[in-house]
Amino acid sequence: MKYMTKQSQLILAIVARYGHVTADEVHREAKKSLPKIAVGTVYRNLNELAETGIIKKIEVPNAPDRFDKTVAPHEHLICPNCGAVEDLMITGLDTLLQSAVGEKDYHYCLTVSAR
Amino acid sequence: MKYMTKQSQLILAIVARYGHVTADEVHREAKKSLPKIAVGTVYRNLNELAETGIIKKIEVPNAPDRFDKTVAPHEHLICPNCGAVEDLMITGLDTLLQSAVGEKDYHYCLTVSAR
DNA sequence: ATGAATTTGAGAAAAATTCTTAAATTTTAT
DNA sequence: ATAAAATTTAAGAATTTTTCTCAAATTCAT
Repeated sequence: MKYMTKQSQLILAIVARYGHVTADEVHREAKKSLPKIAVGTVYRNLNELAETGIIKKIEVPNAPDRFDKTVAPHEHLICPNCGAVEDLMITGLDTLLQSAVGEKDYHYCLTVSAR
Repeated sequence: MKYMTKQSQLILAIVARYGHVTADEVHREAKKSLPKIAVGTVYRNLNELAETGIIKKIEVPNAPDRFDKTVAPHEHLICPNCGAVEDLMITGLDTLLQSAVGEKDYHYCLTVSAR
């Protein structure tokens, strides 16, 4: 990503406004401003923004990925019925995983669902 | 699942023998014994066996689901390069999540990758 | 303003999984 | 043991989510 276009700016703005959005949701919202914007453009920009660390990619098991405006480490609580997503701060999780894995360089994905 | 057929028995045996297998791996292995077995049959049986609690479904982010012979609660350490899966016992995780979520009835999915 | 580099749109393609349906298999009741 | 009823299977179509391809358009640097 060498520069921001009106597409990437819009996509970033949408994630920043709503948070916890799927690529499809971003695409539908983006089309209101740029009716010809392509799905591929949305996916590419979301992933590039996530790689840059401007937004965060949330991997949701058995559901489309979501993209979050909050990049600081945190987990997500997902309602299995309506799909609503809520931030979850779990203090001590990192230390716990650290000692369990035994390595410094690890990555994890935790999602909790409750009704 | 009202009764076990030779297909479901074979599928269960394959999961029990290897563990951490994808539906595709089970299908390829099953075809050695039953060359005409269909992918749909493999998926349906794996999911039914998992619902019954005889095997366990492992949701892996950005990768096909896996099915495990170990049904007791445990996590998985996945190598991001070769994809190898290793069991991971994290004591205290349940208590930690319990208090973070605040509900008794929750479900979580945790996968750790490290190289 | 021009040329080189980058990004986009449109749609094809890929990957994983579910769904549909007629045929085959298994169980149950005779 | 046999026929009828219930369940499961095979085969492939369909769905969903995401990536890829590439010519055309846009953007940047000069």
